[in-house]
Amino acid sequence: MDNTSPVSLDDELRNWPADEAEARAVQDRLRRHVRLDEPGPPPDFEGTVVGVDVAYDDARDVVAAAAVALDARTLEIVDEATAVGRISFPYVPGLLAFREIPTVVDALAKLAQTPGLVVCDGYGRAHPRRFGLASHLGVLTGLPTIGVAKNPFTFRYDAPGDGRGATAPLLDDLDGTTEEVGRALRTQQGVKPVFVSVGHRTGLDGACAHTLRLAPTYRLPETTRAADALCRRVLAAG
DNA sequence: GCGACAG
DNA sequence: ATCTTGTCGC
Repeated sequence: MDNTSPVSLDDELRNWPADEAEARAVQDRLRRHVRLDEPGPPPDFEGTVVGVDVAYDDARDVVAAAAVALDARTLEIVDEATAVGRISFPYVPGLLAFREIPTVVDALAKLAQTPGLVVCDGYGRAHPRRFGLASHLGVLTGLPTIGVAKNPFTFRYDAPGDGRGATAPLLDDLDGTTEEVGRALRTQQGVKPVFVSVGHRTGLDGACAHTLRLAPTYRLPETTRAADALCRRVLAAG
């Protein structure tokens, strides 16, 4: 069997796991399709960087997703799309993707232009099974993805330097080996770092460079800030 | 067994 | 994620 055969987005969405054991099996099956040998788009490429995020209303069982496209060079918003759906999975640490991806995919599909890079709110390779939300979304869509998280999850790190741009490796032990699964990146001086990891078809250096460029003023990338604001607005309205 | 745990 | 006011500071 060809372990790099293309993954069918429709098939994966149709066969969404019903419980935790199935979900972990999906991660173990799809993990091999992640491409770690591409650097990803250069820092000032011509195209769009798209931020995706979701907001929940557990009482109504509703999830709202937003995809906001920024010009990679100017960081101006050039396109926005949203989607609303039913919550397809409970929140389980390590299985976040199963809760967010179906609605995020719907929102992404409504964008006028194919994203050059997708920035996810969460992790990619920094994951207990090396297949976080950003990796999963990348494999399903084929798009270059990175993950930028607000919390270190279960990973170890030493505080990066105090200045903007300072980094420190995010470490995890698996099978008796310590691996740099991502980086703590200080996007603003004196402010808690964000936690960057590669998703699909990107490299860690580029992922950090993009994240820093996308966060000229605030701790979080403008992509994440814009997507977060939009999906909250949608949830509040509908 | 207990605690920790992306969003 | 979400529940939530005022408040300290640039």
